[in-house]
This record gives sequence, structure tokens and C-alpha cells, in this order.
Amino acid sequence: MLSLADFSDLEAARLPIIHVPAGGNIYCQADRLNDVFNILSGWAYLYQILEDGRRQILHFALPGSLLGIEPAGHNHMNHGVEAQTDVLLCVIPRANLAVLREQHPDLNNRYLWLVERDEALAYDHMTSLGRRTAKERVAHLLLELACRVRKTFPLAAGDLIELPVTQAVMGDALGLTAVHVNRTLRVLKDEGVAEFRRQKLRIIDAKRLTATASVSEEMMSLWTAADEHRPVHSPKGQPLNASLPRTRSRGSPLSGR
Amino acid sequence: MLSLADFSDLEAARLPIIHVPAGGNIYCQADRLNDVFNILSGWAYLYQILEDGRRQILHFALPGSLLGIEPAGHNHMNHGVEAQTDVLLCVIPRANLAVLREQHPDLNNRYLWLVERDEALAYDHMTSLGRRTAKERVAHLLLELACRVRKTFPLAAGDLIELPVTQAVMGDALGLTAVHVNRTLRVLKDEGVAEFRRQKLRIIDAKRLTATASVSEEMMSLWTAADEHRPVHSPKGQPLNASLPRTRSRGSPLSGR
DNA sequence: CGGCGAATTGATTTTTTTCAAGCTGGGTGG
DNA sequence: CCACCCAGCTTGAAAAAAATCAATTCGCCG
Repeated sequence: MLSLADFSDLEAARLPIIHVPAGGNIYCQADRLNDVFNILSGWAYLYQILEDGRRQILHFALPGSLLGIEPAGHNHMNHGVEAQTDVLLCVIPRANLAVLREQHPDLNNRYLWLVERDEALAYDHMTSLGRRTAKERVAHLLLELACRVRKTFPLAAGDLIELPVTQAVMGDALGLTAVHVNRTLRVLKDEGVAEFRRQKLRIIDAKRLTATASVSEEMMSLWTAADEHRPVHSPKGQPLNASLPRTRSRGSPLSGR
Repeated sequence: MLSLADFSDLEAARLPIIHVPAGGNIYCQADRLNDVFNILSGWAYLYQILEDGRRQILHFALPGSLLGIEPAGHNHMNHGVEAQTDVLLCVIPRANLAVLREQHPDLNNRYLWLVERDEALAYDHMTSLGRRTAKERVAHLLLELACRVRKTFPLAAGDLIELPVTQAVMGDALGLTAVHVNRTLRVLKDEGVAEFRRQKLRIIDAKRLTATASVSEEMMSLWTAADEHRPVHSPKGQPLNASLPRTRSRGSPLSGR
């Protein structure tokens, strides 16, 4: 099943870089994929969607994230991924990745780390969805995204952070309606905790934002860890990077269904 | 950091089997662990808990599950695990597991598969928590647990399945109160879909139960996959099994905090 | 026969959704 | 330069979903 190619260089294992415009699908729920994707730039989000259109955003994927992972034996993805901004993707055939993982133990460990990290994040999100109030959920998400962008904590008071998410998207991530997210953001602003306007978050009182989110600081180290993979044999190169960007049209550029 | 021991046999890598009684903690949130645990028998559940006691159950772990996994670089668990029934555990020092994974590629792949599978399950749970109604959530959980116990789908009408969960536990898993779970179970019974009494689920109308859960059948293959790991070099042994059970008292028997 | 955790049920309150109606500000084309 | 367009945001009022509070009841076990 696996090709036995010897990829002395990671570059040899990948396909040409692709570009997915904001709003396009990187892949769709129930797609069968032959490749995995490494985000080189841009934001995307994983989601599941029910027959009647209700949608749950599962995870925000930032540069360095690996997309298209599914337990062996499942031929279809249980989620889809949509590009939130323009996205550049490194495409790696699954079979090649399997070979790479066997040849490069530290890549194997990095791959595993990414999966474990995403699972830990998913657990935190579940707690938000199931047990946090709307205000706590909104504060928690703002804090998570801010920390993941800044890769640091605590955040400076007054810091202005670009988060490319609409209130509707926040609602789908938090299990709330966009209307309720809006009202909740207003409360946070009125209380002088944080302000979110025009996809920019202003931290007003970082301490109180953390308290409002009902999150303990130990949990936050997940948010500040580096996502990028440093290629095994290249000296500090970009994450599985490449030099031949090539554009693709909207839609699910690679999905086989 | 790693011992360079060569574990020609998996048995050599593990510590003595331990027993955790129902209600005991296998480990607690924020514990630092030196070992991972493989469930040999019994049910446990992963949970997170907030300062004020609100609790979210993240995952039901059945025999074959691997517990104590955390992304490298995090020294404390972001969740705890409580034994739902009496549980027997195979204990493997983390360092030994790392060696085993390097020596046995198929064990490495099995380990990865377990993590990926749990992540996929977590995504399904997130969709329940965020976007399904109470009735859908309850139906979805009953169906999931039933399929995971029976390892088959569809389920026979009239099948009576033992599920060691209370309504309070179901509530904590579903982001609902126990009272609301109770009312919802009554509705399901009145509608002739399924009946849950005294920790036994009776499937009345499997078709309608699936429909009520708003779940597509493709998603359900995750529930019927085998959890157990077959040791690499032992001919069809029990999952990382052993022969020297030894009891432990209640509480967090191994946690180092 | 208690004792007790778990389940059940009703009444009430809180939270969140739904529906409906504007508003705002950046971008576009004339 | 201006009119208008439109996605995203904002606000209000009413309805629905779920939580909370408060008793009981049930079944098992000692």
C-alpha cells in the first residue's frame, strides 16, 4: 500500500502549493481525501454541519496546523474545513506522509503532538459549550484566539489584536446565535473588560477577561505553544514551505467526491 | 531522557496492573503523570471541572482506551479521569512507551489511531453540545454508547443494553441538568423510541432513534471500530494484558501532585 | 425497617433563541 | 464625488428551551 520511496528531503514528498480564497472549502464533510494539508498562511476553521444547516465550528486552524487527519479505516472526513481568510496550503499525499513519519521520528512526534494538542483544545471547547455561560464562552474564545495569535500570556492591556472572525462565526463556534454573541460582546464592553469591533479585539482589562472566561492559567500554555513544524533536516526553514504558489478556484479544490 | 532499553516484549515495559474501584479517580485534572494507562476492563470517563464545580464529561473510555495522553511540553493533564465502574489498568511509564513506539511501528500507528479516533469523537460531541437540542443530544449519546458496547450497527429492535451511566452523568456529558435529561428520556419513552431505566437501555425503534439523534450513518463507523490493541509480537493476546492484579484504594492512586 | 442514592414530577425563573426592523461603514459604479 | 449596496452589526419584543427550586417516590441494600 505504501510506496517505499525514500524522501531524503521533505520537499520531495509534497505536491505544489495551493491557494484557497477566503470563504472557499479546503475540503468538505464526508469527502474522501488522498492528501493532508499544512497551512502555510491564513486562517481556516473545522466544522460539522447537520442536515438542516445547523453548523458547529470545531477548531480554528492557524498557520502550522495540519488538516485532513482522520483515523485510519475511515474513508471520509467527519468534518469540513473552510478558509476564513485567503489560505496557502502545502499538500502532502497521505502515503508519502506515512513514509515520512517512519523515516523521521521527530516528524512523527511532531505530527503526534499536533493531534494531541488539537484534542486537548477540543476538550477545552467542549467544556465551554457544555458548561460555560454565554459571557464566559465569549470571553474564553476571545482569550484563546488572542493568545494563539500573540503566542504569549498575559496580554498587554490596551493591546489591539486582529482576529478575522465575524460574530456569526463566533456564534457557530460557541453554540450561540450571532445575536446573542452581539449582546454578550456589548456587556463585555460595558463592563470595561474587552472590546471587539470590526474584527479587532481590544484588551481593556486582561486580568478580568481571564476571570470572566473561568479559565485557569495552567490551561493556557496550550495556546502559546508554537504550531509550526521545523523541517527535520533543513536548518530552520519555513514550515514545510515551498516556492511555487499556484492558484485554485473556489470550492473544494482537492476533494474527490 | 529516554532509557534506551530494548523491550523485546511489551510485557517488560509495563508496571503491575492496578485496580481502581468505581467512583475513584484514575488521575485528576492538573496532575503530573509519569505513566499512561490502558483500560483492561471497566468504564471510566474523562472530565474537566471548573472552580465552582460545574463539570463537563468529555469522553467515555471503554476497555482498550489509552488514558493519560497529553501533548509533549505540558506537564499537567487538562482533564481528569474517574472510574465509572471498577476498572483494571495496565500502567506503562511514559518513557517506556516512547521507546516502544519507536521500536514497534505498528504500535506507534495504533497509538496514533487511538488519539485520532478520540479527537473525531470529541468533534461529534462538540456538535452535540453546541448545536443539537436536548432530545437530539440524549438520543445521540444513547446511540453512541450502545454502538460502542455492541460494536455493531444497526442495533436490533428490542435489544437491552447495559450502560453504566446515571442520568446525572449523562447530563454532565451533554451539557444539560440531570432533571432535563430525565424529562427528555421520558419523551423518548413516550414516543416509543427508546427506554432507559436502571442503567439499561432498551432500543424500541432503532431507525427512529437514529433519526432523532440527527446523525448520519457514515459517522457511526467510529463507534463500531475495535478499541483493543493486539500486541505486536504476541499471538492474539489480550490488550497489553497481564496476570498480577493488585488492588489500590480510592482516590488518585498514581498522581504525583 | 430504615437509609440513601437515584429518579421523577411540578411550578417558576433564567437564559437563549427567534423574529423583525433598522443601522453602519467600506466598496463600487456612474 | 455621490448614491447605493450589502454583509455584518445592533436593538427590541416575544417565544422557546433549559435551569432551578422543591418535593416526593423508587428500588436496593444492610
